[in-house]
Amino acid sequence: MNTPTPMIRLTTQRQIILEELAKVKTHPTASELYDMVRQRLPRIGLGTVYRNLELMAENGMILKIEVGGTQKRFDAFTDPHYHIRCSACGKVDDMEVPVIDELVNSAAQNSPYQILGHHVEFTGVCPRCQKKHNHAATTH
Amino acid sequence: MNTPTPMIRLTTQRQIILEELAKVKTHPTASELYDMVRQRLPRIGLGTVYRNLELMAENGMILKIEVGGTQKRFDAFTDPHYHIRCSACGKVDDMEVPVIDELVNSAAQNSPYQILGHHVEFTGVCPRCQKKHNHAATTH
DNA sequence: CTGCATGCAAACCGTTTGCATCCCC
DNA sequence: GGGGATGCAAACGGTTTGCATGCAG
Repeated sequence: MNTPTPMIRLTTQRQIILEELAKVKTHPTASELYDMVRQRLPRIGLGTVYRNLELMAENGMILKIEVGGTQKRFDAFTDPHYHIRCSACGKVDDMEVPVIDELVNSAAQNSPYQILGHHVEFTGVCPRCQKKHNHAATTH
Repeated sequence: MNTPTPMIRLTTQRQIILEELAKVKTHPTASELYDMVRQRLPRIGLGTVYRNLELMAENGMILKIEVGGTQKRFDAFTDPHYHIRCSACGKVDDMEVPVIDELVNSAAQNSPYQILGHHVEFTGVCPRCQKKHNHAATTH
């Protein structure tokens, strides 16, 4: 009924953005990605990166993660999954928790909205920041 | 063990911000709230609103909703609950779905993070925008 | 009287956009 | 040759911050 993926031309820039994004598991922000891509395409513009990330997200080629924090993040791993963000350093990791269809079903029944999707974001402290914090606590 | 609520002084500005926020169920943004508060405190500064919202969120007096979309939204109803955002108009509503503790438990066991909390954000189309869209679809 | 809180305005940061040029079909 | 894609830079919108003043304790 609806066509989720209109299909877009794969320009050099798009290809390289995609490749660089796929290389990492860190859910980079647009400007982090910009830095990565610039090592291979020094003249690429930041606007191009933004435009193409947006486009590729619309086409389901990548995932746009709009979670807490100020910046959007992107993920080349498009299977549905959840995320966790470190409240101390802002790092975002994948969350190894089964996606719960029950949530969506329950939502669909209890809401007048037409449900399109859902996302779960956990917040917590990453191992690295836990260490820092413990150290600080026992030190002061 | 940890003190979640340091406690802050309740100035006139803070009180009125809190009251105005409690009045509505719309999860207003900072500047929407600014407009509301300004009707009672015409000389209040936007910075004051931001500063105090941030402060009150830290103290658990209100809920800061950092979901998709660009702006943060705030909620005087602090009991844990989920939200749904209309992908067409950006409106945010409470979601009448039971909070799933199982999610947090499962997360705690499968992640090296120290889990602090979680939030579920559904996306969908609100009834109002559904109407608009249907109308547009049958019209064009 | 002392310090936190405020109003105001400027700065900031991430993102978007207008436009001239470029390149692919 | 034409239309979309790009690079560049300026604009934008939301948020934060520096600073002088005000006010409560």
